[in-house]
Amino acid sequence: MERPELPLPQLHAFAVLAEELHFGRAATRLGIAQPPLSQQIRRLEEKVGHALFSREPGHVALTPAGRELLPAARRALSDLAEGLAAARAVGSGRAGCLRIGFAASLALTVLPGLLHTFRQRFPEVRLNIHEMTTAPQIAALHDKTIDIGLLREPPTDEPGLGFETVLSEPFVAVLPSAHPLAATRTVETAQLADSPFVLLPREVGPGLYDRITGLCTAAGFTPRVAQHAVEWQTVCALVETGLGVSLAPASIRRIRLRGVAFRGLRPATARTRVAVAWRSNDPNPLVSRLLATVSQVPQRGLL
Amino acid sequence: MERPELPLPQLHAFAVLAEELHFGRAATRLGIAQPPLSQQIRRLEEKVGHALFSREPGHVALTPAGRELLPAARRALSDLAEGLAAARAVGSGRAGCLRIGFAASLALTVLPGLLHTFRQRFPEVRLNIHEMTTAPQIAALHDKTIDIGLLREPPTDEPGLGFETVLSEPFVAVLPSAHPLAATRTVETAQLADSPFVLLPREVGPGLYDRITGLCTAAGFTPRVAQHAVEWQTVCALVETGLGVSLAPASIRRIRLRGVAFRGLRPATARTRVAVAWRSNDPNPLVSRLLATVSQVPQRGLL
DNA sequence: TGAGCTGATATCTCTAGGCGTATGGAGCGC
DNA sequence: GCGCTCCATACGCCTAGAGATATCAGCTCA
Repeated sequence: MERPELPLPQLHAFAVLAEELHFGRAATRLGIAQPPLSQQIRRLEEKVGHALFSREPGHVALTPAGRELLPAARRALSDLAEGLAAARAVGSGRAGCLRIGFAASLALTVLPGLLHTFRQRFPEVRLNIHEMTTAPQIAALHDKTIDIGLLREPPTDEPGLGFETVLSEPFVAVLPSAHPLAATRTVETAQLADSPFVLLPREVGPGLYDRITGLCTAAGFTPRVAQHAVEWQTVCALVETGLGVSLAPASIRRIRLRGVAFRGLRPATARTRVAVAWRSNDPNPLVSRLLATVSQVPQRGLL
Repeated sequence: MERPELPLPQLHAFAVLAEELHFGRAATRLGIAQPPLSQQIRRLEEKVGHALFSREPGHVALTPAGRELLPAARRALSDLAEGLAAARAVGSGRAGCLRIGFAASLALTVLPGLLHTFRQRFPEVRLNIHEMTTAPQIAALHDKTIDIGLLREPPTDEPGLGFETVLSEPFVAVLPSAHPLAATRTVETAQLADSPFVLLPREVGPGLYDRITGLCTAAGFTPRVAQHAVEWQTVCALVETGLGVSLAPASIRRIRLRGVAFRGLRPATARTRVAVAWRSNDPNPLVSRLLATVSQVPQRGLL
């Protein structure tokens, strides 16, 4: 890339004069007197090395060289004007792109309302959403693959990231319809001590995993994990086949399967937190706007 | 069109830094010291109103706003560089476009050699050729529809235009094969006194028309015009049908029709001139180059 | 022939900005 | 802790160029 030879103000004057083909009128449009315009054009012609306009008395016209330069000048000017406007829009947070990671179980609860409200407020902002579990979200935030995370059971101390609780929801027991406890309205955690468990593997969300096993420990038993599955959808399907039972955030009641029953869990104080996460030093104004939107939109949990 | 807000040198620095993502290296590539580069970027950022680069220690990266501005800046810079190069090429006469009018009868004689030679010398020049008779060429030169004319019997005094004889060629008699004179090797003009004539209308080429009727007058008769036709091709076709005879520049021997005979004309001093014509004040360097080419390429007439 | 329009020239002012050197300050590795 | 890298800041110099006013020159038209 060589250094630019032609100053933009001169090219602007050139473009306007090329439209008016009249020094006086062009100068007026540019908001300057006529002699300075003559100078601008002359300077530009000197730099190009050839006349750009032919000045016959009473008639200004583009030379072939001028005709060649004009489209380039126009494009450059409009490109820059548009680019500047776009950069300002993005810089001010009016437009741009925000990459959001979210836990699958939120696709039916907090996410839709959030997206809807944010899109209404900032229609020019493009939202790229990516389903991912907690641990990958943390990693993606660190290497800037996403800008916002919506995750369960945020780690208590993750340097460089900020968290804020969006929603706290109770746990439910996930049972096969045929399970004896499915007949009751609520389930005591301890009553699950003898059933095999279907859980998400610890790696995809250590916080939630530890939270669930913690509930069991608190109830006096260690859960026996019969099977792991990476999605709640799959967990429910496995429960339906009678492979075991599970404990899950109440949100997954939205997953409707005929052979699966969701029952309230006691103690009712057992709750799981959903949090929004971001890089604490992220200068992107869209991030703070999304955080503001999150805290303004009331999040209603299930149960 | 608003006045440009961003100076090009700063945009250039911006583009280079966006490639290097390193102030020191970018400054080196720009051939300046590092502090000035920091200034350029800062000034640009002030004008845009937002940071374009994020400077974390040991790591320079584009902000979203910078990413938005970059493609526009690149396009503007390359557009201008290309536009400038093109304008210079055209201005210096290395490239461009030349519109040439030519008499149909020259399509098979002077035109091909001229085009060939010129194209070899200036391969970047586009030649637009338009078949037209003498009078329209004069008009087209005046209103700049063409830049060069190749015509027969140039007017002796046409203000604003320059002419130079390219070729002087004899006349031939155009006869139906069945015509008694077709049996002889050459024809005396006076021998055609009793034959009806097929000629081009005077309007399309008054010079040539007057030249032909002048030959007849000199031979002691006024030609009786049985039919006009606007193209030599048609004239020959009409002669072939026996409608009459004609006098034409020797070039049209190239038109081969079975029923038509071309015979040399006496007096042999009767010749017609082909000239190149141009606007005498045309600043287009291509015009003078074409004129130079014309005078350097030896033009060989027929007979 | 004189008025009016159009563009070029001359001259002056002023400032934005491009570049340099010198220096400061934050991280990072030894 | 020391030095190194990397970027920012401060200050000074100097030129390009954008703007103004005043004036001139060529053409047209009444």
